[in-house]
Amino acid sequence: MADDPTASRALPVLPAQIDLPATEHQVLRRWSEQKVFERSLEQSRANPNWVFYEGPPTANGQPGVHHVEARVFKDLFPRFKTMRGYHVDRKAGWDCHGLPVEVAVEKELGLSGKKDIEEFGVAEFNARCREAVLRNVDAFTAMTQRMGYWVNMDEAYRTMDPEYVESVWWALKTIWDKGLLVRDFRISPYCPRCGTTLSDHELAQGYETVVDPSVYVRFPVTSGPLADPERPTSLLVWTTTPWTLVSNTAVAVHPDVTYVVATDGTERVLVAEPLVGKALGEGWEPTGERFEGGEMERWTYQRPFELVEFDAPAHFVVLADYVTVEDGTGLVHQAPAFGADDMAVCRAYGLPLVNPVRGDGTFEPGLDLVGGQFFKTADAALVADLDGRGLLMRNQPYEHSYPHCWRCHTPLLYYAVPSWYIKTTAIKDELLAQNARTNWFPGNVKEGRYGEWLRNNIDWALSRSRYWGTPLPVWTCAEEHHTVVGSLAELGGLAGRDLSALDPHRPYVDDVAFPCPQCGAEARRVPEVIDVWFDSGAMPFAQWGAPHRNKEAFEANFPGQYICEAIDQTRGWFYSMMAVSTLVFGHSSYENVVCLGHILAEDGRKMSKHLGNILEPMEVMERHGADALRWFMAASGSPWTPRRVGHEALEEIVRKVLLTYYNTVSFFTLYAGTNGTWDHSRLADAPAPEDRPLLDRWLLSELNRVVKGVGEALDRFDTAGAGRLLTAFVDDLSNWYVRRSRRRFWAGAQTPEGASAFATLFEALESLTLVMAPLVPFITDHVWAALRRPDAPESVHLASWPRVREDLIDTDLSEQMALTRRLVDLGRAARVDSGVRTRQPLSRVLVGAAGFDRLPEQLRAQIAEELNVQQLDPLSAVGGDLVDYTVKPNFRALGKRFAKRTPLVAQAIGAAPAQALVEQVRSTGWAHVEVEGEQVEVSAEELLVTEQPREGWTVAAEAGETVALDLEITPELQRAGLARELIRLVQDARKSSGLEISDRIDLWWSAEDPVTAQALTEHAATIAGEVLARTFTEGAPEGEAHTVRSAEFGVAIRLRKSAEQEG
RNA sequence: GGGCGUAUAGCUCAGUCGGUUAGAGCGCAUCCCUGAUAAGGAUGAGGCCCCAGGUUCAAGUCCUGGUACGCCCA
Repeated sequence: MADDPTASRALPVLPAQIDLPATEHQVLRRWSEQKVFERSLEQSRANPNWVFYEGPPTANGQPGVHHVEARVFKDLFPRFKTMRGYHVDRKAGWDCHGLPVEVAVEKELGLSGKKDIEEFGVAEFNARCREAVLRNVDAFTAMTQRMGYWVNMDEAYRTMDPEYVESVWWALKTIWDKGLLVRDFRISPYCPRCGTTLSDHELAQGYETVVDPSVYVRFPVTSGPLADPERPTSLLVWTTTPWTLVSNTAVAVHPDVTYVVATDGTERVLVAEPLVGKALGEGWEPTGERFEGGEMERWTYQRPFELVEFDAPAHFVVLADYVTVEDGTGLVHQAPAFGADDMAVCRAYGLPLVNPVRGDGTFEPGLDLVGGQFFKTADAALVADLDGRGLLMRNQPYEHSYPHCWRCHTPLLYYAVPSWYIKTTAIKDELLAQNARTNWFPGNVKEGRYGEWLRNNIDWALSRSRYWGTPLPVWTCAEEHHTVVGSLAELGGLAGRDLSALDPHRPYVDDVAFPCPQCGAEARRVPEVIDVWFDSGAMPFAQWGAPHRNKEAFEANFPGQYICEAIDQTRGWFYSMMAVSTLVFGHSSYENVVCLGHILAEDGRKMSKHLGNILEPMEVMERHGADALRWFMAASGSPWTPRRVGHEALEEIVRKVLLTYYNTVSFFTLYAGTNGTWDHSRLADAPAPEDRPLLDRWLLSELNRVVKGVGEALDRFDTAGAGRLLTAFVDDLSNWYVRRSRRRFWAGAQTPEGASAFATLFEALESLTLVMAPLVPFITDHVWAALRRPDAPESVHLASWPRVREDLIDTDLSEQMALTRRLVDLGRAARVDSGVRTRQPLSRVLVGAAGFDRLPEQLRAQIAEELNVQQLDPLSAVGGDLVDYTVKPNFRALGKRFAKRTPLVAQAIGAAPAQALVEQVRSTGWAHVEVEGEQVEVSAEELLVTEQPREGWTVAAEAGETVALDLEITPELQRAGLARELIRLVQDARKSSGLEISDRIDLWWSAEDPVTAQALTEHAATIAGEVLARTFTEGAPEGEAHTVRSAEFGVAIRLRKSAEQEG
């Protein structure tokens, strides 16, 4: 359809029924045919950038609904910001490297462990990994498109691409140049038979219950207050790994635990006070000598074995917070080569790392006692030796669960493996400062989970002894001179040949050697690859291949304004993004970060194949529609907390939100095409908003409040708040505005009352569609295509956020309409109580409510119409003696003024005669009550007055508001009620005989019941008007006619489509 | 073991600045309305606001401790 701004355009009529998933497919086709995403980027190109970074998923498996969650938020805010006048580029990405990929390929190939992989061939293995990681990209792409996530997949970055790897190398070189990339030891679970470290996930698979010796060993104290040769005292140390005693380096105590000397009369040992009984048993008494752990720091002791050399001072007491008094003696033997805690503690004291165990698990051959023995086998000789020298106090078998290799069941070693670290502890303060500048949603993550993590920051263990990853770009010669390489060009320069086409992965990069720039000896690459989190943390520049390529694009898009992932990424991507950029550029790469809770299955458990409770996203979207799923993710419950998703929740969204909205639109288009068509040109002739009926002004007021509120909520990433506003407005619109305005729409757009209603509803639907568009882009665009003005953009996603008309927001009117609706509710409740159906008109209703006297006539008329009563009066008009009052204290108001005396004043109000209080307040605005012998004035606002008529009325009351119905039905009222019944009878007949809404009919009636006959005669004009009858005749027609009979009303009615249809 | 979060009706969830009668939807029951609706409305049953202390005139709401569950880390 051509965009001729001067053309008026008849609106298509949207059918009442809609197949949402099918409609979404139409919309998707239109987006693709009309290149709507591309155009939205194109037309905003001159606008300021709002930079979004896509956290790359590993496409190593099928996408699940949890992927939809983050992707909804990744789509919603870019759409919103685009409508708000920003340019939001959206570059997709894939995380390609890493152990999960390797593990999956190992499984596929039937390989088990690094030896197998190397025999299979690293080149082929990595080729399989590359292929495996792309295998599910299609499934991700299909899901991404189906859910309406607009992101540029064609130019997606991939962490395995050479340009990406080169950017990562550049970053590592930059960090190396700052002196923050260092080689050190890392304690890892290690299988000596397989000669490999194990990942945490492998570790978890291999725990076995074993019986080990557990020994209590004496370490005689050699300095400090207990170092008395006359009265020797020993530290009593407990361990289940006697073989580590060979390299004992220190003994750790907890600084805040009390340690006591105990004796059995012959010797003295030091243990933690709470463990005296458990560790020593019967016959031991404390001597009364007590020390805080903190006092014992640096006391020296005689180490248990003198088998290995120490090149630095060692063997003294150190302090460590991780020491517990649950087991053992509260004094913990430290062997830093065999425990991560031990290493951290010993490091802090500058202690050396001594490791006599070789990679195959045997002690170095030259050692006395244990030389050449397998580490666990050596336990026996070591324990016997301790016993022989009188150092062993106790040896008892100890059953516990110990990690074993999941492949070969060899007991694992925690083992110091050479490893590369980034000294993030050196930039900890800078990271904390960057975090202080970052906006977290929800806010508590900033100082809570994430802030805690930063405050406990440890150095980043960067290297992995694996195959499929970004190779660590460090080349080393025999002299251990390290050369860090920042690009393939640089590598080519060093190697003296063109390497620009080199695959920078293993094994190819491993084949490149060059003369060490420092000594000229051959330098070869270290074998390690790097942690995949560094890959993805480098995406702000690496996605562009910067700084080697696209430097301008990178700089124009750095730092980012917005990232969003689930909560598990606090230690993952959220950290690596902040850390990498802070290391390289000195500041973080993002300003706002949205942190989502996890999606759970309907049973409240994690979705897993194993439990069979998986919801497959494509199936869900084909059943309920992507919009329903998107709405759920954005607006159901709180996105920050874990949520359960299931079909019921989605069905409810479809019914309550999407269909209610859609049906309102359908209603509008139906009447816009009926009774003289409506088109956009009529908007110009409609009365100005301030001249429209109160109902219209109320809707426009609510609309502008919602437009404003939704914009503000989305500005603070509060999708749930936006959703609540929208749900409430859709309900108001459909179930109050349209309901109360139906007659004006029936009347048609060309009537004065219709003109205002059509314009108001159009304006509301137009703005509503715009503000709902980021959340539910499909149905809104479908609606937009039907409703849009001739000069409006083709797609709602090419349109701008609506301007808020503050001048139309009328809070008084909102309150008055709220009162109106509460009174209608009360009236309906009273109707139900009375058993008199709403179709039966009543003569009078009495209302007692604060603010009723100021309620405009138009709103009173709404109440009267809705309740089908002829007259509405204030209860006070009935006269004091017919009405009972109850007066309750309004604590909220009283509390402000009376504070501690509030309960006394409240009590006084309750005790005072209600009628007198009400009379005082009504005449003077104040009432007096007596509190502790003192006169106290209370205002009208401080009292909640409830009025009740005494008798003869049906009453409903709540929170101080009362509605009373006069149930007397006069013969006139009865006939008016009958007329309503007959109208409904005819309408049913029209519907069942298949007439169109606007068809005119001829009608004949015959009544046996004289009252019915009188009603038909008396109300003939009204009935005929309501049912569009051109003729209204007593008797029977000639020829065919549709007939209905009612025994209840004693009437037969015949009708048929009139020959003349107009007028 | 540590950090963080969550706990409100049978279910899914709201509950603002602390205000005394804690709400909505779903489901159930009984009605009503219907010339847009796959709808809508009313009424009813259904609550140890996880537990125990504390602050306060007043606590679902704030504080402390605990329990259960979840996530992350050891």
